[in-house]
Amino acid sequence: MGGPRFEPVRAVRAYERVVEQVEEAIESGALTPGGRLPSERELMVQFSVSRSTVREALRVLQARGLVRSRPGDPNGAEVLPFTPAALHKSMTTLARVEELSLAELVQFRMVLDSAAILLAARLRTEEQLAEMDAAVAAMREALEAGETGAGEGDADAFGTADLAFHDAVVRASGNKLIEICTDVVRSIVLKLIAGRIADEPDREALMRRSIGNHEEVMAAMRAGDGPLAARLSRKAMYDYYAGYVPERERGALRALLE
Amino acid sequence: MGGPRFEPVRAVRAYERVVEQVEEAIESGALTPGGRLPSERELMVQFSVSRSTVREALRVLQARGLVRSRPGDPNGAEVLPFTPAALHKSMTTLARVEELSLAELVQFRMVLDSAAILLAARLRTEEQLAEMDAAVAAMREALEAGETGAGEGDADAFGTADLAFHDAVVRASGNKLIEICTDVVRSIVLKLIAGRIADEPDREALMRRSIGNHEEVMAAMRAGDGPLAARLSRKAMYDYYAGYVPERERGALRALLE
DNA sequence: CTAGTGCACTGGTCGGACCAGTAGGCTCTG
DNA sequence: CAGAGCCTACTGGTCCGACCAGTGCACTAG
Repeated sequence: MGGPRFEPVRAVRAYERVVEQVEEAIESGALTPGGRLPSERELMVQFSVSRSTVREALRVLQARGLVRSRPGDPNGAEVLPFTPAALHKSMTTLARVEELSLAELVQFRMVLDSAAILLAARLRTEEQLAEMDAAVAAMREALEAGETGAGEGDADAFGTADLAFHDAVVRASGNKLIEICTDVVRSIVLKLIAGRIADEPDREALMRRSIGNHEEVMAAMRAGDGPLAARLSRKAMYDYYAGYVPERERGALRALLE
Repeated sequence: MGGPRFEPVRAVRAYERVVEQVEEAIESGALTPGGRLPSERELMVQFSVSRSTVREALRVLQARGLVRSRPGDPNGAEVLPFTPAALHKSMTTLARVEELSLAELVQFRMVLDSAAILLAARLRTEEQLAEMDAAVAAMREALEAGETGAGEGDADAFGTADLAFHDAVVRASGNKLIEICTDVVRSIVLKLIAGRIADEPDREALMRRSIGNHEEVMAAMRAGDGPLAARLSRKAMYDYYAGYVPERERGALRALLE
């Protein structure tokens, strides 16, 4: 074990060092969202590299969602506020390449959502509670609008209201990581079942049941019974999505219901 | 609402279309991990764009973790098997830019880890159970090695064994998404407290307690009591990490213990 | 004072050039 | 004939210079 421990000298490319420096500036706060980078021609002077190198670095930064550049902009590239877009992207390719099953995604949502509800039951303010109530009410309205014959559009409104509910919950939980992850996974799940959701034979029954489940959750949350609310929310999500999951894999979902 | 609905024609850059095509080829399976892309000079012919454009596209693909290129390689860029590296990267910047608190990260781990244990209690094979036992045994060994005076290195061994335990659990849970996310968040947490972990006044007590907690979890898991095992695992993680979380934020962690 | 017009700049793309590396065929040697 | 070494034809990484279509701003003409 004696002697100096040499590190393998990986050839570090020029553009990587540019990326590192800019990244560091952003993460350290020296560059804040809305701020501008110097122009490419200015950057190539500052880093004393060619414009190609600068551009490759900018492409990487852009792929990571840190900056955006627009042609003709007299200012340089814009530093973006963080968006989960990059996270979303990599999770989506994960879902497609690594054969993430729908069951796994729904399971993940059951876990995160119920955790959010458990936390929200503790930490929610009255205002946030009212927000959730309003969302459930909007779901009910969407259902009734569909029943009276409008037919189309109600599903959209229902989905929007449902989203508003879960969004309010997850914000009340106070955990941004849960917020972002549920958001990402949710949209992936929706995209996966997008085709089949329209074919649902009795969508109204599904909606009615979902509303009932949400109301139960709200009651438990109002009573401050977090664990109950969390359990109910898992059941709610199971009821809503289990139909899209192959029977063979539903067992793994039911394991979360006990 | 009449008339054709025109979409805004966003100027799509040449390199983006190259990225799209290659991405599509990978996700559709036309290009499989280990496979090679044509050389940059060949690509510029096939796409009829300049090499700069090809290279910018390759940089984006590389940033997304889909390909890797090595100078001098007579074959073109290599198509990589999916790794959560890109996910890891974006979550790390999320943690740094979005000011994710340590409390939020630990909370997230408590949620995911306990869910994994809940699932593993149901789905684990005997082999996986043995793997977990072995990991706990290794933790005990590391502790004893430290006690007998070696002093250094035991912490490393302990951490490795702990990692092996959680890895076995998470694999037994059968949910790759949970596996990847716990892995990512775990490493971020460790990096955040890396400096302080060495200053721990009574690390041995912490390790002893952690082992006890793990043994309790194992007992519950062996008995098939998933909910109990999950609850115990949350407590274990709380015990281990709460010390690094400011008191003010520990309440949010304790909300998961009930 | 306003409306219109240039102009100076931006990013996007192209083509060509050079370099340091690699891999595999080649030759030369034993 | 087998093996060790060189050689060449590639590779990706970097640089340079050029052109284009846009954008914003200052300036000018009305």
